[in-house]
Amino acid sequence: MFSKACEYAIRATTFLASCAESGDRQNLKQIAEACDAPEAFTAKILQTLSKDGIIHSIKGAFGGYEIPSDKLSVVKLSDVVKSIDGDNIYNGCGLGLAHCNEKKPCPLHFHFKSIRDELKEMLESTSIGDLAHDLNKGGALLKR
Amino acid sequence: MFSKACEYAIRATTFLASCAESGDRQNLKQIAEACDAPEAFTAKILQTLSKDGIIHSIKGAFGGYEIPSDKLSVVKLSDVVKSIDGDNIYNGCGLGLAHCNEKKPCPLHFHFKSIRDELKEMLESTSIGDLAHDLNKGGALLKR
DNA sequence: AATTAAGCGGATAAAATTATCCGATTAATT
DNA sequence: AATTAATCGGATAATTTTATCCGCTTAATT
Repeated sequence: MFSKACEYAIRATTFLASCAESGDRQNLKQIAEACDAPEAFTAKILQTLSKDGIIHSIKGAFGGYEIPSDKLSVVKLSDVVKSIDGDNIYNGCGLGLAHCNEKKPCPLHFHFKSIRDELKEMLESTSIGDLAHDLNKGGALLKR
Repeated sequence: MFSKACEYAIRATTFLASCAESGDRQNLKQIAEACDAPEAFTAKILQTLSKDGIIHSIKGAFGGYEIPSDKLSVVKLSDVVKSIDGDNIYNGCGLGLAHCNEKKPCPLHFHFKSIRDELKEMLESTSIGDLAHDLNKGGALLKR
């Protein structure tokens, strides 16, 4: 479904979002640990997310990463996915055809349509704050 | 969504299924051409599909690949996908967590549930005959 | 000002996926 | 029996994805 990088990105963003209310900044090591993700690779992903304005990075001693709490309901899952994997998952053709559309559909097109639409709708309506809430409230996990 | 190999596999299987009624056998070159897929790579994929009993291969001169027409409604899209990509797309966790389940869900779990279920249902209920039908009837394409 | 704890960016490495090549085998035709 | 048109299977190559390393910069503390 998503690339490994994107899975890590969603985990990291969710973790940071869950820390946003209490306002504690997390550094790379803490994030990688919390997300069960390789540290160096996570660093690269966080850089991308930071460039795309999804998370905020603070350099220097006692730096790290944060998400301003006013962004929790603004930033959607689709923004995270798009930043790392692009929008192909929910906009592209299931068979990888470049010119597949309603007029000239691939054989899978209409079978896939409602799934793709539901996926897109879910990604675009679920905020990172929603995920953080799931993590804090329910028994939701980011590891193993 | 699917790997490139799996996309090619679905295209090839759909093409062969569309030839099943008229009963004409297709060789590697014809299949690769019809599916806009690299020939040598397609060969490997066809071997896998053949081993898994999804298509039938005939060696020697005037050999090629076929799908017995009585299999058209029996073989499902899920069989093709499982043969090449495994069942992770519709059975695995969206965040790649090994132990994610209803009791210990990842933050995405319940947001994803209906999508995964619908995807699974679609793959398991759509036969390769259905796809072949779409290809023959509608303006459905396998290329570009 | 020096030290220290961070992220940044570029280079590199490892692993997986995608792709090609080619000799061996198979089977139909001549 | 020889030729030819195919798949099969193993080796290898190219590309992409995943992952690591390290020197540089940034900024807080001492």
